[in-house]
Amino acid sequence: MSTIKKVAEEAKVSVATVSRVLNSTGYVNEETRKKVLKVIEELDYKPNSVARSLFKKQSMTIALIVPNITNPFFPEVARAIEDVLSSKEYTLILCNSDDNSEKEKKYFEVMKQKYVDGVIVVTSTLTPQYIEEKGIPIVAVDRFIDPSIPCVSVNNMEGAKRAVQYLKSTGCKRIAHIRGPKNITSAEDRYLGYLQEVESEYWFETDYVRCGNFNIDQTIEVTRKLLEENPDVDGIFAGNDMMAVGVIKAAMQLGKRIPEDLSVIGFDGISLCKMTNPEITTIAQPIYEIGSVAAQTLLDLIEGRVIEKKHYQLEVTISKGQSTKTRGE
Amino acid sequence: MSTIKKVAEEAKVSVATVSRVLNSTGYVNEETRKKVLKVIEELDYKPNSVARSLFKKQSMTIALIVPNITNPFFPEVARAIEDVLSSKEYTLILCNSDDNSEKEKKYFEVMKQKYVDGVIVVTSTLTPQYIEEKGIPIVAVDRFIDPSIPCVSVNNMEGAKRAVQYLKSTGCKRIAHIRGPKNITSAEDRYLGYLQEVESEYWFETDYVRCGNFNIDQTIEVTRKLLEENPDVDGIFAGNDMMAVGVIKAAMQLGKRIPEDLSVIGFDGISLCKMTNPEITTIAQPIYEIGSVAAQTLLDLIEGRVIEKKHYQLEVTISKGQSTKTRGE
DNA sequence: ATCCAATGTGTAACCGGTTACACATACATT
DNA sequence: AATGTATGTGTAACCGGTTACACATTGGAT
Repeated sequence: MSTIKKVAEEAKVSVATVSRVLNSTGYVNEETRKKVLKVIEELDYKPNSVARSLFKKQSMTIALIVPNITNPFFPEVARAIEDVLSSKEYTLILCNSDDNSEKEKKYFEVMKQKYVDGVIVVTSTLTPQYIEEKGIPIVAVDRFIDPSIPCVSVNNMEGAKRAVQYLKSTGCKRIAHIRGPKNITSAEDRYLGYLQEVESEYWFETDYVRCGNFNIDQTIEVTRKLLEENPDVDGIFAGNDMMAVGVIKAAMQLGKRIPEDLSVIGFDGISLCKMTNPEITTIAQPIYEIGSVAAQTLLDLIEGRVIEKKHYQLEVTISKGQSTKTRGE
Repeated sequence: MSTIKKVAEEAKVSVATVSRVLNSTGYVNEETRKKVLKVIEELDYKPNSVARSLFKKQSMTIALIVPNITNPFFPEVARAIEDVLSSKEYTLILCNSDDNSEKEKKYFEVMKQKYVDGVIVVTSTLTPQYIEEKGIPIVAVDRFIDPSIPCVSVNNMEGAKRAVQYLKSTGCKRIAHIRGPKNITSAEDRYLGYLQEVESEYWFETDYVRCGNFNIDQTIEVTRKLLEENPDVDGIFAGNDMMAVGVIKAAMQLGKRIPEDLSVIGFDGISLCKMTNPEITTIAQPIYEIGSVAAQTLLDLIEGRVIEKKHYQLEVTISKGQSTKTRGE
């Protein structure tokens, strides 16, 4: 591989001049510039990023820490982030934390040692103190951490309310909720939104809320129990789209028709929704946009621009499938 | 951030000694070692990876280039790779190529400049010459490039034959194939496998093969046309699971019942299969294993171990869902 | 007593860039 | 003619590690 030194020799100038040509900094005579450029071309010289990073203390790299890239919500976020980054000559490092605090911290450590310029993270366990202390620019996605940390998400509570309102508008009389894990802020907010919409209804019982994790089999089980114990439930708001699949499967196992006997609405708007039968009605997040706004915000932070907002709450939209249907009285 | 120099001063030794302690190389007196370790602890010193990389010309980083992480096959591969890497203190860079040769080359260029130690790639466009020339250890996944380049995949032809055999065994009499893009080796192999199984059948017509890409809407369209023109087709082998979803949707649009009127089998075994209704019967690849074997092979290559095989062909298994069903005569 | 190997440590070059600073020249201003 | 500013280029320090090599000491073998 050719180095800046070889280029300098070949072009009969100093390395400083070559560096100036490369970075368009300082003064360089037009003649000299051309000569250097020609030599660079001839030697197919590409500057070494590592050497540059060492001096500049920055690597043109950012890390994305997600619980599990296998969860279909995250690939789309990752794709959006990578699109923004690659257009700005940045590179993306992918980390799977399994929602494990130790792993998250390990990654932070490693990233710091690698002069990673910033981190986009989906976490329920990291504290603002820890993050502050690391001193790396950071943006949270999907799950809120602390007012001091920029976050890109949707208004989960509002979205949940919309979901319940929609079920009501289609004629559902008794609406249950299979919620996500307690320690996850977005799941909590969705639950709170659901609660606001139903708690003053005469039919509401706390037994209508069941807790699942984001795993399908467990959701099936929980839902079966719910439906067996409450056969008059005619609408279910699932904590997310994967859980909606579980809910639908459970209902089918019990011989319920969807949407005739039971309406199901999910949350997230992952592409899975359009692949199932029936297609799932869902509160769709602008997932790609979440990723790209997060990436853009992080770059703003890194490059020292002022960011307009600390907390972006993007708009959800309702995406109607066949898992819900307007029912007559 | 503390540096090796600060540690050296504090411990009243030279940086060389600190380095020896860090890397367990050369001779270090036990007393000295303890003192250095103590200072490292006190200062919470973490060696700078970038500086080390510059000298060692390696970054403990590998890149994964996939067409699009949004395609559900790849997150699982990525996850497996990352699991292997992180257990060996390596880090994963994620790149989306969109099957675009220019983007792939751009990534290779950047990775080289970053001293990335190796690349795992899913590509249809890169030539062995180009790869050879870059001089970076590389492993291909899913799509074969050249005998000279290690590749981890399944035997697509064999798998396709199994798919068709299975459809036959359930009583299908006229089996069509919605194949994937022509330039993709795995799609081509699956097509060839299909062909071997059907070409000598009295009922076979070349019209039973239609070309889709891996996009759902297009698959629906192509399948509708196929079924309209050939109403007696009673089994379809789809090029992959996503396309199987499209096939099922198309069939349903035409009022066909699955599996009663039409059996459908996919290929890949992505988790989507278990989420649809009916669940999709598919030739399941050991996706996670593909990723982990690829990662392990790449590390072997990087760390100079001899690799046993250039071409790993892992075993497929048939995963039975409800999209196929044994039919009476 | 002599020699050699094993042990222990420090100095300085090196990896490949960036940039502060020094220095030289050209040209405009007073 | 003297001064100041813009232009152009090179030298060398620096980023934070690793390691070749030099040198010193110790202890066992001959």
